[in-house]
Amino acid sequence: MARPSGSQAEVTGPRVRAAAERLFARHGYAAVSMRRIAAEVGIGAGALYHYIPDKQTLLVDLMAAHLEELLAAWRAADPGGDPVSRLEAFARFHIRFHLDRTDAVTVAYGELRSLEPDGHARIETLRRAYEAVPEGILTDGAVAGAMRVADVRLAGMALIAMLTGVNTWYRDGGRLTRTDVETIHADMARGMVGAGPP
Amino acid sequence: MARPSGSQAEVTGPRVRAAAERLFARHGYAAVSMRRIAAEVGIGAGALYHYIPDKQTLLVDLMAAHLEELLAAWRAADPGGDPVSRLEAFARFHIRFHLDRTDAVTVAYGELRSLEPDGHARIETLRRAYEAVPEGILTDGAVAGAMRVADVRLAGMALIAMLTGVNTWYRDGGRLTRTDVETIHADMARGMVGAGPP
DNA sequence: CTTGGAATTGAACGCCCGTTCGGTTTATGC
DNA sequence: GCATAAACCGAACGGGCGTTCAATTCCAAG
Repeated sequence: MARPSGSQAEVTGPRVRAAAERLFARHGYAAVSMRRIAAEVGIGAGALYHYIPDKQTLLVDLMAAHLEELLAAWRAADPGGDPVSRLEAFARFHIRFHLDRTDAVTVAYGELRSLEPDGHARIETLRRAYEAVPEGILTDGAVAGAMRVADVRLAGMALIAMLTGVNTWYRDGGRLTRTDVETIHADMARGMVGAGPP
Repeated sequence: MARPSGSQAEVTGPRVRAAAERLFARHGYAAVSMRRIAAEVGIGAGALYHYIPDKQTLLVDLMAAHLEELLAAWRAADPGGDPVSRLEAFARFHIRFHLDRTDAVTVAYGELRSLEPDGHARIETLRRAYEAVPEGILTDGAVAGAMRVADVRLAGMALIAMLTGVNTWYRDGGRLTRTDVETIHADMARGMVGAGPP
């Protein structure tokens, strides 16, 4: 019979994905065995297959879920308005979102080479959709004459790389708060595209 | 007896390291077997151990060699002089050097988590030494009043992240030449730190 | 041509891999 | 308390892993 809400599947499934995400981020997809994921959840390796079809699908689903959530979160956070303040909002949003999900980010950015062709195509499509966000902002800013952008695609990639780089060094409790980091990056982002200080 | 120059060891050793670097970059350290490296070189798996002590040492040596070469190359390329033109030189140097060694860069940046504690400490020291390069330039620029830098360490990390990001998307024969990419990034680097157009 | 060390093979070692599956436990709706 | 299906165990499958090692091939120096 169908289990009521609160069944084991509804709590163990997410625990499997959370454990896999943490372990993939820490050690890499290829270095993590199904037995180790299962041990983290407290079940046998065979029982994993009640929650996921196979290891590769688990990876693809983790990456896709992260990127879809990222896109949806920006759609909700996009303030619209003038391109320069949208650029600043994007920088702050990107840093905040990524610092809140370091494991998912590490997996989504670092395990592209572990994907088989089908999954790779699906994930690449989502990545391109997110890359289009800063490109749109920069195009608007250049057209409006508020930004000096030699190449929109290049500048968009440079912006994303700069912002995502925060994940490699930022640790809570360090010298700077998240808000400090957001503000400084928002300033640098404006400088990068020749939009003067606020 | 000692082999003369041109012996097998002097040509096969480098071939082993080159094959390992290429495979590690493409598939990741954990996903590449010693048998596959050996097959790439055209020898049996056992013969690898005449050139390297073990797989982990091979990885550490690849990463250390890359970072030491990077540091030496900057020492040779550093033009000195005023901080703003040094910043531009650094940006161009970083992009050129990294685009010339995409495999080594992928391994050196992406396999930190595959390192055991000893190797990790050695590699981290080299990374910190390179991170000190932009920090020094930015400190000089801020002191001289030629740059506006809210936090030297943060700005240095942001600069490196932006420049290294080129490796994720640039392909020869694309829309932009390497010189285009260098020039645009040098301009953005100046803008990031509030040093106006040239 | 002999010699001796470098270079290499190929089998073997013990271990872990992803995945499958028959059987058993668990817990709910009736 | 019984039926039932989800949840899970634990062994098994075929295969690949990093590494070792005795035996063999290779080849320049003497």
